[in-house]
Amino acid sequence: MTSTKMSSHTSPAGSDTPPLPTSIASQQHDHTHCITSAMTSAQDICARNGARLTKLREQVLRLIWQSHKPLGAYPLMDMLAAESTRRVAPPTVYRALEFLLEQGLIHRINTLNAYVGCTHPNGDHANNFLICEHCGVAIEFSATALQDRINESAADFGFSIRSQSIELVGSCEHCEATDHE
Amino acid sequence: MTSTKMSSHTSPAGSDTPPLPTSIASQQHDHTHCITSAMTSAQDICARNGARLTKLREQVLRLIWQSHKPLGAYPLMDMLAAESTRRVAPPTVYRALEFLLEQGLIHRINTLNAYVGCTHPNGDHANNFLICEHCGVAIEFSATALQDRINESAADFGFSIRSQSIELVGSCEHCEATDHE
DNA sequence: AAAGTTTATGTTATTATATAACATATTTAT
DNA sequence: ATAAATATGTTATATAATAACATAAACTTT
Ligand SMILES: [Zn+2]
Ligand SMILES: [Zn+2]
Ligand SMILES: [Zn+2]
Ligand SMILES: [Zn+2]
Repeated sequence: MTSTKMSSHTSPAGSDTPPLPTSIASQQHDHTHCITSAMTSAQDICARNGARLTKLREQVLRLIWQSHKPLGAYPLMDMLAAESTRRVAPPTVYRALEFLLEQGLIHRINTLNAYVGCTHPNGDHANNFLICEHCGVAIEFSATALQDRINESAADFGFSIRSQSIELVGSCEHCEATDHE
Repeated sequence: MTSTKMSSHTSPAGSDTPPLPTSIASQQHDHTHCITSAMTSAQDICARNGARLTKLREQVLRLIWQSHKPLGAYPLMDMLAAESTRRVAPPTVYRALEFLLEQGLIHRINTLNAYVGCTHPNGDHANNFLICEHCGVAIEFSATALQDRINESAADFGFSIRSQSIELVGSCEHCEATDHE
């Protein structure tokens, strides 16, 4: 386990997502820490769940965690093929992805058909994302006030939610500041 | 056909989506009205935008409006092929879909790779959906309080939203009441 | 009305994403 | 060691979407 302290980045006001520094969007953070932290969490969670984090699954998770940009299954396949000598076929990667999704270690970004590491795999899985069109980064966030309104809307219709996907597409702080036109 | 009157379904408390009765999920409504209303709106909107609602595009819109269940591009293709004698290829349907999306007459449901008619094509396009896993119906809704929290969350991260996709998957009121196990 | 221009549709091929079905290997339990 | 369960390999196929180019229809200009 790496040091447990999650650094002192202040969370944006109103957000419930304290461990994730805003600056991941601007790449100004210790990403090595993101990776080691994610891998350690993964081991813990799988152990707790009696699930087997095999070599392949760990490798896939690590590759996904190479960045905060959601990674497609086929690019991921190529990366796997590049790392090992043997050929890698779609079912291999999709089964690993399925496992990681089940364990709550990754999320699928529906607007991109791509997969990204979960930044708070221990807590709740609100599955809310800010997706930057310019740099490709997906920032996971959760906010109680937002979730309350979501639940309220569903309740208004007598609808009972099993899973939710909130994807806000636009420009992150860094890319908005930078000239991207 | 059933009576034309839209009935006096009260909107759920807190919702901003008054014209759409909750009961569309339970099929207890005058769907013919949904269709004619959607087609008329489409003509108005296209006229206003100087866009051409061609025969093909109108046909596609009508087919999508056959129900409140999001319709995939390929099933739609088959329906088109069934209606005319000639063969219909993917680009034909995708171009029509693209046009209808641009005009705000339909929405794409990302979790289903499918398309559904917009139930309030004149107003804002919050693009929020309740999607029933059992009956397949997608209910579009908007709620100011929810949108405020969305905007707030984005603002907290300095993120500027260009488009958003909120898809809540679960069970609609009707299906929840019914035994579906 | 004729010619030119734009817009829409037809057509063929290909790319991108994901799963089915079955075989082999590895791990766990008996 | 044997059996059962789980994971991975392999081949083929399903599903979703786009690229590139040809034809047709609709508007514009003369
Ligand atoms: Zn990082
Ligand atoms: Zn960015
Ligand atoms: Zn209807
Ligand atoms: Zn239902």
